[in-house]
Amino acid sequence: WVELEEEGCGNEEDDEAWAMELLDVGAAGSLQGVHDQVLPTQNSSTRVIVHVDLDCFYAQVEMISNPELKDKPLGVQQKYLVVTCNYEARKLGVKKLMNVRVAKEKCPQLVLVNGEDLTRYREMSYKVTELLEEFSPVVERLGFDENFVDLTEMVEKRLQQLQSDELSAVTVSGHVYNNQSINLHDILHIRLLVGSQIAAEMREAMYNRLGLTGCAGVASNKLLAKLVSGVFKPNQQTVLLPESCQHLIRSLNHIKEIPGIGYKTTKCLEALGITSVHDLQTFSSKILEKELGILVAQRILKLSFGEDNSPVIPSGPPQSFSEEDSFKKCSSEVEAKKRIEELLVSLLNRVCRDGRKPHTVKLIIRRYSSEKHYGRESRQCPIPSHVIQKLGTGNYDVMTPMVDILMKLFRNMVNVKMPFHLTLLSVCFCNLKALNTAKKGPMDYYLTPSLTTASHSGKRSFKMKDTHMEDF
DNA sequence: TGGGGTTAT
DNA sequence: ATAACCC
Repeated sequence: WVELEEEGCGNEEDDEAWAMELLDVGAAGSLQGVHDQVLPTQNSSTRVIVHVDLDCFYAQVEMISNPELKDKPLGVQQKYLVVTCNYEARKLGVKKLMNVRVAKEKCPQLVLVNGEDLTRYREMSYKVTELLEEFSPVVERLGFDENFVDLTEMVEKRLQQLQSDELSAVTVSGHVYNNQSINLHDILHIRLLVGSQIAAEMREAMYNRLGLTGCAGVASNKLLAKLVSGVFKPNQQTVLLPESCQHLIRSLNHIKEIPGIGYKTTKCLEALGITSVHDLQTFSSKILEKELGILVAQRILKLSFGEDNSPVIPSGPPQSFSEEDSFKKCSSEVEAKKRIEELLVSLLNRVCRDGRKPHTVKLIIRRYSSEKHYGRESRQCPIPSHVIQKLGTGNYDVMTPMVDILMKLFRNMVNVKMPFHLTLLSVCFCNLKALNTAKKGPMDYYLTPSLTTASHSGKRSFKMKDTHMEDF
C-alpha cells in the first residue's frame, strides 16, 4: 500500500482502480510473481470482508479472570467512569461511559472492577488478532476489540474445492440482513454465504480457545461489514447481501453513526442542515467539497451510499506504545516527575517485551482549562542511541537518562516558574525499529528510511523536526 | 468522559 | 506538533 501511495498517478479514480488491480494480483498469488504476469484477476472488485466485534470486551476479560463475576452486573471503571459493562448490567440500565455515581444510583448492586491498567485487555486483544490471522493474514485492528479480515481469497479457495453440484447446497451461517432471500444462482450471494461460514468458524475458535464471545458482520466492504455486525447484538452474526445495502445505510438515524464521520465533520454537516443519511446522499457535492475539502467530501459522500473501497490493511505489530494517567490536579514539577516515572516503568517493560526499539519519545500533557475540547500539547525528541542500546538489555538504569529527557521536554512545554495546572500526563514511545539500524558506516545514509524516502518521494519526509536536546 | 490507538496535514 | 478519526 505504501507503494501505491507513492507511485499512484495522482488522479483519485485512476489510483483506486489501479490499487484494486494491484491488490488483486497480490491476493491471487505470490507477491514475487507480480513482475512475471500482471493480469487482472476475475472478480476484480468484489471482496468478502468480515468485521469481528467482541461483546463488552473489558467486562468479558474480567469475568474470565474472576468467574464469580459472571452472573452479576459488572462494570469496568476508569477514574469516575464506567467505561463498559456486561449485559447483566445493561439490562439494569447501566450504559457505556456512564458516571459511576449515576450508574450506582441506577443499579446499586453493580459490581465495579478497576480497568485503568490495560495490560490484560491488550494481551487478550492481540490473542484475538493472532487467532484471526490464522484464517487469513490480512487482519486490521480497530481499537482493542474489533478486527477486519479480508476473506476474499479464502472464499475463492473454498469455492474451488466445491463441485458444481455442491454450489446449490451452500448455506448461510447466522442471520441474513433484512431477511433477504438468498439466490444460490448468484455468485455474489454464494461468496458471502461462504464468508458467513468462515465468520462462524472464527467465532467458534474465539470461544473454544479464548473463551470470548462476539459479533461478526460479513459484507463486500469494511463500512458495510462493520455496520451489519451490530445488527444482532450479543454473540450473533449477520451477512449483508448486496440488494439490501441501501436499506442498511438508510436504517441509520443520523450521519454521525457512519464510521468515518466524526465529531468535527458532524458539526460541520449539521451547520449545512445535513442530519440524515439521505440528506447527505442528495447534497450538492460541490458545496460539500468547498466546506470540507475535496478529499473528505468525496470520501464521506461515498460512505453515505455504502461505498468504501479502503483496503483491509494488516495492522502488524503496534506503531507506538503509550501510557497515560489523568487526575484532578498536578501543579508541581516534583509531582509531575513522579507521575512520569510511573508511566515510564510500565512503558519500559512493554517495550522490553516487544523486542523492537523505539527511536522517539514523546510527552503529552493536558492543561486544566475552562472549556477547551481537545487541549493536548506534546513535545517529542529522538532517543539518544546509547540509551536505545540499553533499552531491552535488562539494564534498568535506562530510567535515569529517560527521565532526564522527559523532564526537559516537560520544561519545554510548561513554564515551571509560573503556576500551572495539569490534568493529564502521557508518555509515548514511537518510531519503532526492528533492530539497531543505527550502525555506523557509509551505507547508513541510504538505509535510513526518513532520508531515503524523503529524498525522492516527499510523502514520508518529516515536515516538523523533533526537538533536539541541544536546543535547550 | 478514559486509556488507549491510527493516519493526514 | 497538531488535528482528525477509531475503539
